[in-house]
Amino acid sequence: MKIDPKSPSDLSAQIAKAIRDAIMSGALIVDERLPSEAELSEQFNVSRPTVREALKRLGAQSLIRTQRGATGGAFVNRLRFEDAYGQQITTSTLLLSMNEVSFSVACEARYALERACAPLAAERRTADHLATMRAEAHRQSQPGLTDEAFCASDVAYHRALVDAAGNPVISYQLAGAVEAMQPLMNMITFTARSRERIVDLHSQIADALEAHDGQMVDELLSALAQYTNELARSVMDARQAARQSD
Amino acid sequence: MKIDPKSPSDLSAQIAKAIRDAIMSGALIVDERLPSEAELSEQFNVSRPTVREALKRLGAQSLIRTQRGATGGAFVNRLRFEDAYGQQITTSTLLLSMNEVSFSVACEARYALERACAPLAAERRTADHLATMRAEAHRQSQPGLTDEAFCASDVAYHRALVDAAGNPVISYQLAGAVEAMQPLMNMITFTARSRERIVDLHSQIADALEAHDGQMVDELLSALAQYTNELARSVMDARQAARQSD
DNA sequence: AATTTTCATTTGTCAGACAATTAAATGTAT
DNA sequence: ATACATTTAATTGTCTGACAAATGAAAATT
Repeated sequence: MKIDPKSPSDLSAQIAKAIRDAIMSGALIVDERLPSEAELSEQFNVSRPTVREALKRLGAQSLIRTQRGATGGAFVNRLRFEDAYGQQITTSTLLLSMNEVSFSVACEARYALERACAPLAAERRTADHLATMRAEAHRQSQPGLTDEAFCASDVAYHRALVDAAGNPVISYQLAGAVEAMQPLMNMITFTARSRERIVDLHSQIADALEAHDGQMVDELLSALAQYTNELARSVMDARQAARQSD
Repeated sequence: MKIDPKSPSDLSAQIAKAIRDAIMSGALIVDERLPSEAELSEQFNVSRPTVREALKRLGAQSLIRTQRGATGGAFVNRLRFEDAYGQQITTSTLLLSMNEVSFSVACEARYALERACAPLAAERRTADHLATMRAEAHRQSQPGLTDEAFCASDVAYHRALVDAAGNPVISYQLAGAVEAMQPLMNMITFTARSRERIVDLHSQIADALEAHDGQMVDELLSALAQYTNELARSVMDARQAARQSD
């Protein structure tokens, strides 16, 4: 692990990169202890605060964890799917909000990817998945529910659907696509009628999954995608009209 | 923005979280300048190195950028898809390698998600996408190519396919799934015959895209997924046998 | 042998300093 | 007055040295 002594003004980034590369190449393995901060600062010929900044960078990516005390130090972290979910969701959410991604583009992505789960989910869904989906659908049919709670339940429903595919890699990749939609969905006002329609589709999807009918799940998801898009468009149009009449 | 003064021993993480929350809630907007490190250390009642550690954490997630000089400081960064790709790929790759995700599970995820792009890509592919895919397929047919270069070209081919769907959110989400497969693919030895078969499928997929035949693309991807899986299995079996005969 | 105490190691935090960079303010000459 | 050079102030980048807090291991005590 070496850093370029010629280019200054980014030492902690260079050190972080060197260690990150070592982890990714397998030179440092899971649970292996890094040298202490004092040793690292000697090796890289920089001060301890600089080393610490580098370690914090790696910690922010969950690549290492630190522990105080005599046998403490920085250890290569086993990156778990649960750890990665959070970062994935944060990044996806910010990407959508900062790049003015339209509702329709985000919606298209979400449902396209979700439909990819349909055949697998129809094959592998367990009673647990069905129970979660049915419970969320029932919650969504409660009259007093706020729009925000409705959206949160919608996300929980769809995550159960994705998890039903029984592939952790798919679950991870789609966590971002599903969760990042929530802020966009929150901009929609759901009328009683539109909720009824959505809950109906949710129930039908659960039925189709129970019957192991992947084709039907796919069609229902397609219908749900279309309906969601229409709903968003009508809300946007109404707002546009209201703005112009001001 | 407040931090809990009672719980010590994670001040920089708490400060990073406070600022991150402010960005995600919209309290800090893109390109807005944060207070200087000196001001932040006063506000949070911590030392400047602690503030700096917090800022480095945020920098590692591309949430802020810093600039030196009189009008410098830390600014809320507009998170771009290109910035997010790198992190996404790093995280996905490590997730697969550290959690002993089998080739078949990763492969299933990749092709399931990729097939979700088929109808969109068939509809929207441009001449550029087709040209890239054909160029990579041609490169893959060169006899002298190393296995690693073959895999790299395979990744480039599939990224072009994904990009052809014309949805940046999909491209982002799938970057991880596609790129993270590369280390796993690199474990496979591609014979001349298997390369021929793969290149043939790649060419046929390009043809189907050109003809706007989404159904055909889907079927070809399915065939490619199955073939890749068989190939990996035969390699694994051969290694297993060789190991037992030692 | 079990328990308590001491100790060494390591991370977490702080204070203060100087270097490097950068843009604005100031001064100077044409 | 304008163009150019100089100074200045603000800010991040880095270093040094120090102490606090946590923690496991070793030593001492019962």
